[in-house]
Order: sequence, then C-alpha cells, then structure tokens
Amino acid sequence: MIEHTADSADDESLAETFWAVASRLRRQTRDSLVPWDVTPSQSRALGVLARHGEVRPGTLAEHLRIAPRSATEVVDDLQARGLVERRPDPADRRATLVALTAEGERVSTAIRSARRAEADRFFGHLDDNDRAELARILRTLRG
Amino acid sequence: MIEHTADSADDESLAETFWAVASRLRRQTRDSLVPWDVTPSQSRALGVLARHGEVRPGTLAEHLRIAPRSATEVVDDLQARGLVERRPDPADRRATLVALTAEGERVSTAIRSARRAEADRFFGHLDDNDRAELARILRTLRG
DNA sequence: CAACATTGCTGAGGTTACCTCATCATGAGG
DNA sequence: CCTCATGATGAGGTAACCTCAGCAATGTTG
Repeated sequence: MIEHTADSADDESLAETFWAVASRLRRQTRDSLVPWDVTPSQSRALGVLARHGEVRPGTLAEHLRIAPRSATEVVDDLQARGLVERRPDPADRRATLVALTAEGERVSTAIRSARRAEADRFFGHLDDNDRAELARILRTLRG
Repeated sequence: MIEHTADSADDESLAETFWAVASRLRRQTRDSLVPWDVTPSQSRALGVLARHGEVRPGTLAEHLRIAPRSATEVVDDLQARGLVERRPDPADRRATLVALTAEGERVSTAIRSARRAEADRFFGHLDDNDRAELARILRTLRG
C-alpha cells in the first residue's frame, strides 16, 4: 500500500514545497514528451529555436541559461535525431548556426501544443486568479 | 560582458517561468551548502532525519519521494562524511536504521539555519502576503 | 510447518543534464 | 604581424536520480 507519507504537515519550508512541486512537474513533463523521444532539455532548446530561428550554440546557451559547452551537447543530440542542422555562419567562420529542420519544425510544433495541454492539466487545478498570481510571483522571483 | 539575455519578454509559459525560478533557487541552495561540503539532496535527507529521528532507508525514500535504492546512496554518502550511522533494526533483522551522529546533529542544525537565511534571501523579495499566497498555491499543486 | 510470496536493502549498471578545463581556429585591435 | 579575445568542441567529471537482479529475513497459508 502506498501510504504517501511524504512530509506534508511538517514544518515544511516554502523551498521544500517548491521542490516537491518541481519534481512532480518534472516527471509529468518527461512523460508527456515520451511520444517524441525527446528529453525536457531538448524540448526547451527546440522551443528557443522555434521562437528565435537559427542561432549560434552560444546564444542558445544564453537563452537556456546553461554553459556554452552544454548547448553543444544538446545540439548534438537534436542533430542525431535529425531535428536540427548545423550550418556555417557566413558572418564568422568560427561560428555555427543551428536551425530546425523541417522535421524539427514539425516536432517542435507538436510538442508545443502537447506541453500546453500538459501544463493546463498541471496548473489547471488552479483557478484563473491563482494562476495569474502564481505567474506574477514567479516572475518577481526569476530575477 | 554578461548580457543576461535569457528569454524574458517571450511568450514564456508558466512552466518555463517556474523552471527558471527553480534553476535559480537550485544554484543558490547549492552555493549556500558549500561550507559544509554537503549536497542539496544530502541536506534534504539530513532534514528528514532531524525531524523524524532514526528511520529505515525505505522510509527515508518515501519522505524524500525517491526510489529506495536512491536513498541507500544518499545514506552511503552521509555515512562516508560521518554525519549518519546505520544500525540494525531490532524489530526486523532485514532492516537498518539510519540515525544522525553527534556531528550530523550539529551540521544539520547549522544547515537548517543557513537554509532558512538563504530562503529568506530568495523569497525575501516578496512581501508577506505574496509569500503566503505562493505557499498556498504551491501546496495545492503539490498534490 | 514447509512452501511461497513479500519485504528491505544493496550491487551493478544506466541516464540526464549539467559542469570545468584545455585546445584549436578565427577574428579584431594596436 | 602579434597578441588577445571569442566560438565551438574534446575530454573528463559530478549530482541525483533510475531499473533490474539478488540475497536475507519475514509473513502467510494450505
């Protein structure tokens, strides 16, 4: 029997509650991406590419707030799946541009709506007002 | 120059904002634990032990909402640092009880107040009302 | 009470998503 | 030119998880 004992009534701090929610959301997100065989971090990168068009790995890293080296890695994976391609930056021969392939566009669009549905499911327990409040408060915290 | 370009005005979803906040909080938490050479997950385990006294690894796992095997790992690390000890469960010879050592108590108390200070710093940008709202909303989402 | 399933822990091995540091090519400024 | 900065990547590492298999002790039941 799953007792679902996990700390609940404890003097749980805001941070701990936050992490509990985070881990629930993480699992759900991961699950919702299974159909496309894409990991959460890959899907975030696809999102950036969909919004910004072709960018250099370094720029991608900035958007994702990760180290440039880590962006290279994400791009490698997406390229292996045929979702993005690298091409030389005509403006700087050191640089590379990363762009969605046709397949990448397709998948990224599909994921976008799936994620939206999934988020609705997750945050849907909240009424509109709470959702707006949460968004506002999180934006102040994001810094 | 750090431009801090990261997606801000974009049509960022609630989930994305949430993750941005999460990653900021994660980094800050990690940094605040450096003085004790303890990782975030170890510190969470110390917290559970401080609140509940000696528990079996499996119970610890439930509290932390992780797989039992993963709890074994955290306990290993804490034991290696001398912060917890394992002893046989007198009630069941299969089982082990994990308890804080004297050093573990000391460190866990120190961390507790450091984390409190750190959380105050993080969530301190919010006024009391927002903090309460956030806590309430997160609790509904935790499920 | 013997047989069998269950429970509690851990070894082995894998994954994700990061990181730093070193290297190499190119570009920009004096 | 010569030096320094910048863009990407190879090499190698880490935290925090996971599953699956195996072993010992326990509980259940015919």
